[in-house]
Amino acid sequence: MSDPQPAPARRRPRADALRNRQRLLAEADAVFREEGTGASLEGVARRAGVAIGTLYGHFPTRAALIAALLEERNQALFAYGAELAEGPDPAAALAEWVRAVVRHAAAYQGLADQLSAGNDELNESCAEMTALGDRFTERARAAGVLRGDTTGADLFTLMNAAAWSREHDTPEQADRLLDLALAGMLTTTPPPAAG
Amino acid sequence: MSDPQPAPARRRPRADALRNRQRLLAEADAVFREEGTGASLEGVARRAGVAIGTLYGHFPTRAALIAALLEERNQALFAYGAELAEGPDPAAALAEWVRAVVRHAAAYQGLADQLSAGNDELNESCAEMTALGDRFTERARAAGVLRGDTTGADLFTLMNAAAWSREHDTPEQADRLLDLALAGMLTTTPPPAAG
DNA sequence: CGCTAAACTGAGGCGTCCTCGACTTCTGCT
DNA sequence: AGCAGAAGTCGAGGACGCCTCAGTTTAGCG
Repeated sequence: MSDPQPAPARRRPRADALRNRQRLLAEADAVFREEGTGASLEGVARRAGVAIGTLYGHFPTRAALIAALLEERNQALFAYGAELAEGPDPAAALAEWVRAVVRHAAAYQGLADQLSAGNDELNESCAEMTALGDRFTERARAAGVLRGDTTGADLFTLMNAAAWSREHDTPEQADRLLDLALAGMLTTTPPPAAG
Repeated sequence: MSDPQPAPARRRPRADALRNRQRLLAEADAVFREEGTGASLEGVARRAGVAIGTLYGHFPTRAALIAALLEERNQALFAYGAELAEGPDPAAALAEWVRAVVRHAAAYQGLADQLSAGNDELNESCAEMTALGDRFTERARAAGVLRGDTTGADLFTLMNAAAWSREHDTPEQADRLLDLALAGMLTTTPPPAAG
C-alpha cells in the first residue's frame, strides 16, 4: 500500500502560470463581490487579460475557483474560530462564531447556494466548518446553555440560511433572523447586536 | 381621473390562446418541480408543443410565469391562513402558518430566490403574505406569547430562509431551523414536530 | 364568407459555458 | 548560449439558453 514514489522529478511551477493564477484570483474576487458567484467566467478571464481556456486550465469548474478564493479567507476565519472556542463564555462564543461566519459568507452573493450545493471542491471547507461547529455546541451543552440536541450541522444550516437571507433581504432582517434562532438555541440569550 | 372608458368592445379571448396558456402552465409546473425555477423556458415551450414566442406572448418574463403558477396555489394557502388566524391558540396558529407556507414554497427549487428577488410580478403575493403575517404576529403579541418586536416581515424572512434551506439541505434540517427560530420567537414554545 | 385583430411561429442575434488542437514560452540541462 | 520538451496559453467553435420581431396563421364576429 506504500507509494513506490515514481519520483516524477517535479519541475518548479512556471512563473507565468503563477502570475496568471494570481491575476485570475484577484479579478474573480472583485467580480464575485460586484456581481455574485454567478458572474460570467469569460468576463473574469477578460478582466484578467487572459484567454478563457487559461481560466479553465487553472480552475476546471466554478466551484474550484470559489474554493481557491475561499481557502485563504478560511484560514483566518478558522483561526478566529479556534480562538473563540477557548473563550470563557460558551454561549457568547457560539453566537459570535455564527455571526462571524455569516459575515464572512456574505462576501459574495450566491456563495450560500454554492456552499450548500454539495460541490466536492467545497466540501473540505464545509466539513471543517461543521467540525468546528460541533466543538462550539459541545462546549455550550456541557455548560448547560444549549437547547437539547442542537449540533454543528444545525449551526451550519443556520449560517447558510442567514447568509442567504443577508443576500436577499436587508442585512438587518438577516440579523433579526439570526437573533431569533440563537435565542431559540441558547437558554441564556446572548446580548442582541442592537442596544 | 375617471376612466373615459374607450369601450374597446372586447372580443372573447381566443380558444387556442386559452388552451396554450393552460398547456404552458401545466408543463411549467411539471418542469419547475423537476428542475427548479431556473429550468429552460425553451424546454417548457417544447414540452407544451408550442413555439418559444408563444410562451413569451403569454408570460413576458420568468417571474410572470411563476406568478401565474403561484396564483391558484396561493388562493388555497391564504384561505388556510385566514382560517388559522381565527383559531384559539395564537402561538400554535403562527407556527402552523409558517410551516404551511414553507411547505408550499418548497414546491419548486429556487422559488425562495425568486420570491425575495423583488420581482414586480411576485410582489403582490409577497405583500399579501406579509400582511397576513402581521395579523398572526399581532394576535400573538396581544396574547403575550411573542417576543418583543417580531413583525410579519420577520416571519417572511424566516419563511424564505427555511424554504431555501429545505431546497438545499434536507427537509429535516430545515425543520430544525424552523423549530429553533420559532422557539426564539414564541415565549410559549410550540410542540415540536418530532416527539 | 370575408375581414381583422389576436395569436402563433421560428429564425436569428447575443451571451455564456466548456472543450480541444494548435501554438507559444518557460525550465532544466548540457 | 542553445536546445528539447513539458507546461502553459490561446481562441475558435459547438451547444445551449434568452429574448425579439417580421411574417404567417387562425378564431371570432358581422
